[in-house]
Amino acid sequence: MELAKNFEPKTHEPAIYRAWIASGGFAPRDPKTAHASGAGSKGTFSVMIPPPNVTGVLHMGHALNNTIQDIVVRFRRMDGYETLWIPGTDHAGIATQAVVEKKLFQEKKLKRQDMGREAFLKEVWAWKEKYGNSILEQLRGLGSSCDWSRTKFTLDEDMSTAVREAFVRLWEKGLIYRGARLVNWDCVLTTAVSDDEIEYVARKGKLWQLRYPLDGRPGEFITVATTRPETMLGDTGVAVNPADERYRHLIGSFAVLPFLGRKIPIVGDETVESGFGTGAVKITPGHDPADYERGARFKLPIVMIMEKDGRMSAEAGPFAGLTREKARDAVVKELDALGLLGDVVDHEHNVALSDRSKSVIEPMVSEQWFVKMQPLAVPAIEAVKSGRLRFTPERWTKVYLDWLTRVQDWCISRQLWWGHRIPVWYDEDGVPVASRTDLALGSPHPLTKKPIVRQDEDVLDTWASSWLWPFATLGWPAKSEDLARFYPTQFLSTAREIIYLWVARMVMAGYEFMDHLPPEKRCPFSVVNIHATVLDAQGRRMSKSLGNGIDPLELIEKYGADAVRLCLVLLTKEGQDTRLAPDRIEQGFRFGNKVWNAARFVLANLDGERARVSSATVTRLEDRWILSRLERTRALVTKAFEEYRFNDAAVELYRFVWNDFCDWYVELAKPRFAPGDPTGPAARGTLVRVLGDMLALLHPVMPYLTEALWSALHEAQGKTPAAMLMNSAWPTGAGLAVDAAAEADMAVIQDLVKAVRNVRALCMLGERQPLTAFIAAPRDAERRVLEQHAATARALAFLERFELSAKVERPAASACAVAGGIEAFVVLGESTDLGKLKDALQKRLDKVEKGVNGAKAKLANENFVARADPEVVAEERGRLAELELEAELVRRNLTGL
RNA sequence: GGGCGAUUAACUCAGCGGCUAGAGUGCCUCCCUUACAAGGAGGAAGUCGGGGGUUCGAAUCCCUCAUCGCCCA
Repeated sequence: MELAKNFEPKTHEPAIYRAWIASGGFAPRDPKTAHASGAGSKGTFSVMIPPPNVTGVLHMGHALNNTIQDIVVRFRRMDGYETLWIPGTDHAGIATQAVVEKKLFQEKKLKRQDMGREAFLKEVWAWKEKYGNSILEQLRGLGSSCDWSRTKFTLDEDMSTAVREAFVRLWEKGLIYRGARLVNWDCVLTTAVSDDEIEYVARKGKLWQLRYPLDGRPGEFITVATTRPETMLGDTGVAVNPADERYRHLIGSFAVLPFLGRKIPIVGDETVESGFGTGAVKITPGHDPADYERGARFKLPIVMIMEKDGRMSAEAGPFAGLTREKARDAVVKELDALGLLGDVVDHEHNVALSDRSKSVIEPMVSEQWFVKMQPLAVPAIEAVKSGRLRFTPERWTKVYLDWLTRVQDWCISRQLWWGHRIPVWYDEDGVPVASRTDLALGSPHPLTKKPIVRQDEDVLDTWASSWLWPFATLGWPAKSEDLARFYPTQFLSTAREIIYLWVARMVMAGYEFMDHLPPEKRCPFSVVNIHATVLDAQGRRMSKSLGNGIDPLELIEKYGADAVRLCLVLLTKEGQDTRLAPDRIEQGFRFGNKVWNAARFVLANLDGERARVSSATVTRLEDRWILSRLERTRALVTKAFEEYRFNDAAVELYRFVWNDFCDWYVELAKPRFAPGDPTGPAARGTLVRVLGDMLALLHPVMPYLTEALWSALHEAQGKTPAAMLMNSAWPTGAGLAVDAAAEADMAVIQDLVKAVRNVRALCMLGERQPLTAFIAAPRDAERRVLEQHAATARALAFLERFELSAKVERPAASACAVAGGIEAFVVLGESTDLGKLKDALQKRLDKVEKGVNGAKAKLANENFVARADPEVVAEERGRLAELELEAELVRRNLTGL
């Protein structure tokens, strides 16, 4: 088959992806056959995808994260592990419900309450079926080698069984409780949200001073400062620092709340900052987290002045019914009218916003279900301390531990419909009970035996299902074969902002629920990779609201998946944020083209031969050299992949392919294809060997391109590959060895060739104009190399005549190039302009002399000679000698010109 | 308020105790040589954010300041 001139991703990718699926390579083999064939001999290697939100579309973070996972999985698969990568999505309670609610309202002017729970859920499922799989399709386009037959959704029946099992177990252990607590209330979505679903935004506001009359002291006031004057309606106390001289005498007395006439105590509390505002603060236990704590300490009553939708309640007296915003204006205005408003100053402070609705979070006391986290956190902390769980980059460990050591109880109930309904039922007295199976209305309560009258209305937080992901996807609570084979997993790659939301909770869940395993096998993964954040060109996070996201799908469409994958890996050093420079994407694309064409060259010159290379046939320097470079690269890349250093692996591969193989080896191979050249077969054999291994090494990063070339390579040799590249073995380096002598000799030639090319360019000689050169190589070793490989050097430097000796008198009308200890005199025409050459030599001289001086100074330093590693000193001496020789040669030639 | 990270060529990034500090892009000169012009050859370009310190030796380790960014409260 003739290969097209360029790789066309669009024409290859879909077919290759289908072939991969058909090959069965995405799924682990049946354990019986796998065992029989000896495959998977290194054991299993499993990875769980961080389930994207069903409402999501692929963004750069997904693209990078899934590229990383696919590299790991493909590498391990080729390396002999039985791999499993489970894909799936989560139901994203609030996000999904909000999307569908919005759509229903826009299209039909319907609210979910109008439809009822069942009808609404039907709508959500319909929406999910229609749009919810698009992100999985997009992951396929990226080349992800997930086992699609095991795709999971957090609301699937088996996943729901797992969620219930977990809930009931925690319930039975007494780790779940219902309590009135201050929660973050989203007044738009009318649900509690967890701490993690909040973002803080700095906003310019005001600091209002309010004057409260003192009880029994007409004409006296205590002035408090607040950023939220409307909450004064819920005040049940005033606090001052007991050390504060200004107020100490007031502690124990009462203030009278304007409008409502409530007598509220003035208490002394060390946590009050005397320097803030007036030094006196109001206490609103019903609507502020700090005040909630404070109120509890002083046993102050809680007054709820707001309804669930953010309007003022009856407790707000004359302001009842107003929205929060209007109530603020009204309160301020009325206080002013009463002469109770003090100074008002500008004040910037952080406001809590709901991630989903972007509305201001209202701290509110309400009844919610909680999980006690403390006992669950203990083993999760231990997992890291014992080294069973490792973060890469390592610094994220601290973030994980900080959260776990200060962990708060987890509010798991959400006032939503879309999600796992809380499996708690109540009897007529309101006594709750959790159950694995649904309890029918009217059936007897398992404990009280009174009839069940209702199920809890709320659903669980989405994370209460995704924290079970590593084992629920494998069939838990059933004791499945998959669970036994693939749990625990080996690798998790995710974003930093999810470390506590998800990673920490999965670890807790692993220790809590995988209790059929010994403790050292319960941690759900051994390595957590926290990937980089891809920023926009200005260094901002890409976000929907900013509209500054670069769409990976467009990039894949334009450049192909391989190019995007390579680019992302080249761009992101492990965990280090990067700005995505759009022009940089092309680098991946160009590299793919380079590989494609290098392969095309090899195939075109195979001549139908079943070329094979063995150490016996390799005698030529360039063959030994490239095979040595290949072995070095193979070892480095393998190690880098094993250690999850993707960027290092990609850079090394890029360098090898382009700078060693294409720039030098391919050029050296060309003349050997002349008819009758006896070295032709060895060249072909070497090319085939290097190309084959190169494709394999590149495959985890650029799966499509390498797969296409793999089959073309076999076809050109008239062979059928034993397997697709995806399912082939990782190169072992069999028959290869690092050949230091070949690399050193080749370096002599490369330096000489570069020196001659430099002269050509500086003297404006054409690139292909045949030249005569006299080479002086006074040192035996170098001269011998050049003698033996004169043809090689001549070919690369395009020299017609090549005279080599130990000493050469500079011919008239010649230019000179210096390469280390070698001089090359290039014969010129009479009229050649030597100006640039002179400048270049001068510059070179300056640089070399600087090096000489530096080395001399170092060696003159007694401390250096005495204290530095003897090897370093010896190296420095050798370096000085080299530099001095070069300086001498350059100086001589500069004066001679 | 607490923590983390960044600051190296015009741009995007490597290098993290010892080679003359690198790559890609961009820029300049030359070349359509049958793998690739999506290419080749050559070149210019950096007091490694500032200031201290440790060391025989610092872009690299420590302290400090500045600027930018992220996370948490």
